[in-house]
Amino acid sequence: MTARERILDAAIGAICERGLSGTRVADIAERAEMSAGHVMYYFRTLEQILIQALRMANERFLDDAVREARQLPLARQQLLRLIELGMPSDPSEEPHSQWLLWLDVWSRSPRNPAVDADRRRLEKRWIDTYAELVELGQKTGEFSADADADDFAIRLGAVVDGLGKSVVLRDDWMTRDRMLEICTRMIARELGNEEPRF
Amino acid sequence: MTARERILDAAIGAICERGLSGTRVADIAERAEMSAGHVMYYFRTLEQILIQALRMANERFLDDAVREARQLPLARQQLLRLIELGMPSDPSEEPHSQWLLWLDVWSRSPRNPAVDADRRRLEKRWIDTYAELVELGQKTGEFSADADADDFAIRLGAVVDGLGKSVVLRDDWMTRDRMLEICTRMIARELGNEEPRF
Amino acid sequence: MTARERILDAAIGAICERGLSGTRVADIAERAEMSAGHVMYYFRTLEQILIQALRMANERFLDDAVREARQLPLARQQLLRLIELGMPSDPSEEPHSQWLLWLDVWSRSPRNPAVDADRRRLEKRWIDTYAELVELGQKTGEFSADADADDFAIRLGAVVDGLGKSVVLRDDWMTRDRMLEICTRMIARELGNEEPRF
Amino acid sequence: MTARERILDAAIGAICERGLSGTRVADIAERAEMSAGHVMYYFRTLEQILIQALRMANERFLDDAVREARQLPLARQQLLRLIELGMPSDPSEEPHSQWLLWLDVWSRSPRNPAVDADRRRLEKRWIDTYAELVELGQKTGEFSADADADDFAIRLGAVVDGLGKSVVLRDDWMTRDRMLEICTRMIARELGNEEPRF
DNA sequence: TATGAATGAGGATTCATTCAT
DNA sequence: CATGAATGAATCCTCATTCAT
Repeated sequence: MTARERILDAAIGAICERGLSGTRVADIAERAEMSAGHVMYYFRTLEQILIQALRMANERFLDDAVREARQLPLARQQLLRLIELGMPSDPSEEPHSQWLLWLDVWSRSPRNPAVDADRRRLEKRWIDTYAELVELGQKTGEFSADADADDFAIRLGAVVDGLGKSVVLRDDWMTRDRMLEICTRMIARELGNEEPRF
Repeated sequence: MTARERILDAAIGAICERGLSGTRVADIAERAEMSAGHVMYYFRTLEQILIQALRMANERFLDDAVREARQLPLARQQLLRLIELGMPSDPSEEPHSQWLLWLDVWSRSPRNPAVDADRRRLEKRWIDTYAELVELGQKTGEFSADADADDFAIRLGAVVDGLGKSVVLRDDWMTRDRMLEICTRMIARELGNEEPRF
Repeated sequence: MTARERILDAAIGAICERGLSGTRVADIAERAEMSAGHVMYYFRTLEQILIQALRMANERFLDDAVREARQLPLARQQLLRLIELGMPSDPSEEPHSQWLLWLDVWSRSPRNPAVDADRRRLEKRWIDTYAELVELGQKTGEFSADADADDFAIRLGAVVDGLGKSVVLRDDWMTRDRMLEICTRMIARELGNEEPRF
Repeated sequence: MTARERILDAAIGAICERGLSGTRVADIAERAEMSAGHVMYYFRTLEQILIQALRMANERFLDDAVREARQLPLARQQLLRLIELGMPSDPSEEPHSQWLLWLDVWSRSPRNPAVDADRRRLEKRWIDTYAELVELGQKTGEFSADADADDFAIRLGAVVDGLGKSVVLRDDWMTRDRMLEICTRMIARELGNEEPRF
């Protein structure tokens, strides 16, 4: 692992723990086990580190999720697995869910074009991936051909965001399990419950 | 208007423009047209100003929305009006939508118990208000009696959050109109499309 | 009691509790039960309040002590009573001994000519009063005529200061009783133990 | 000399000139010829700097004095030399005597436990050193065996404090020479004037 | 007199960033 | 590469003092 990667990894850890605006160069340096001066040797500014770290973490996360989901045989399974992977990790277990990054990204987006551009590209990819899987399922006959894949994907993305926010913030009216159930029912209701053709 | 109120109003304006973590005492003072020293004469810390400003703005907003929605005759109309009022204002018009505050509140919640407590209380109020209107509609016969009002309200809240975030961030795949249409269809699908009994 | 006196009294209380450099206008105002603005109406600057308060408290204290001591019949008794009154009050009882004021006066004297002038005048008065009582005792035959009254008084003042500092700071090697005993022995040793002539 | 030491040295100089409560970070930085930011790079708070500076200066001073006094052959000489070194430097010569630090320490002790603890430890060391030298002199026969070494040491400490305060504040009734003479007479009177046995 | 709003100067502290070594 | 010293700007917060009412 290169030094740059170690720094970006460290930055993600720091952001999850301290928040985007609470993360200092010294926090990153400490986690990367190097001096703050050395951290600045690899990046021009702290902002650059944060932006690149967010991008790296979020893209890597999506890549991994897609790769894992693709291994399942059925489109419905793939879609559900992708949703499940895109949900916040169980708040009762880990110290900090990477999902918290999204909250920081959202709040920083309005005033930071670089963050906003990354966010759009990434959210677009999530939505597109949802849509692809819907279309795949429609081809295999798992899903109803009536549904508008893009429209469904956009709405699914919004639901995942809205519910995920509640889960990661530990609202007592929402849990990870309930979130998954809601998404599952949404798929069943809108895409149909048919068996695959083969 | 008292000086305290002027400060809190100024703080809201500053937060909308500069973000929660980018708002300084001097920004608030400038907008309130007083010295920074005078701002601190009324509040102990900047954090206190920000917390109280967020609380005031969000509660006042909900109060106003509820009051306005209640003036409509039918439960369905009231519910739709409440949703509409709770959506981000049209991004093409105003300088900054107050909806941006929510993004800041969400991102600060995980590390700030006071903000989190206010957020929970307020989101709970939105959800409860949705549920009350659903129950009202069920009583009047506008809405199907089959629906679980609380469950619906919770899911509606999540959808509004997920879509609202996309609207306020001006994602090109989501608009205010489309958001409203999605919510309208959700109501129609889940609560039924019946006429009121009287 | 005039408002000015109330302020000076309040200032003394504040200084004893918070120290000279820790006393703010607001502290004085609070104790005097008036607004800070009103306090400043009577005095030009905070420094003036502090200087005058120190002067008033210390002079009043000496006046009272002298008046009380003078009521005793014998010079030796008067001298001892004066010393006793000039000692710190018992640290186990009161919240704050006025003796603490001396420590503040001493530390401020090197850089504040006004405080220093007051201090000199007052310490001179203590010493002169000691000397007068010694001379009185010499006239009455209570004290040995050999002693140099002025020299004794100066040394007595230094001993009282050195011991008093230790008592008021609650050093475990010095107590109020022990201090009094040391002074008593000093008088006996240096001024003799004779009976008065009459 | 390390940067930390330079800062502490600079702090002592600043305190002697401006007083404990009048010493600001900028004063220390200026004397240490570095930026205020750099001063804070080595210490967490200004208070820490001041406390450590006072401790360092006072302990170093006592160590040096003891070391120098020990080089004299007779206990009486050692004791007198220690007293002489512990007196304020001649006010007519130097810009500021380090003795002024004691006045600040005394006045801050009642409200600052850290300063108070250091003060107690150090004053105890002075007293104990006096007592050791008295006992040494008693062993060698220079001093009368009747004297209570500890009691004498405590009283000597108080006399040195009381007189030293007057000297450093340049009272016109006390001088460095007179102070030394008074201490010398106290030793002669209470510890006897005998010749050493050998 | 009496209040409290209002100011502005000042001071501690933090921290990104630079740079000599 | 790597460190850590060094800086200076930024920012919160305090508080004496003034002044309109």
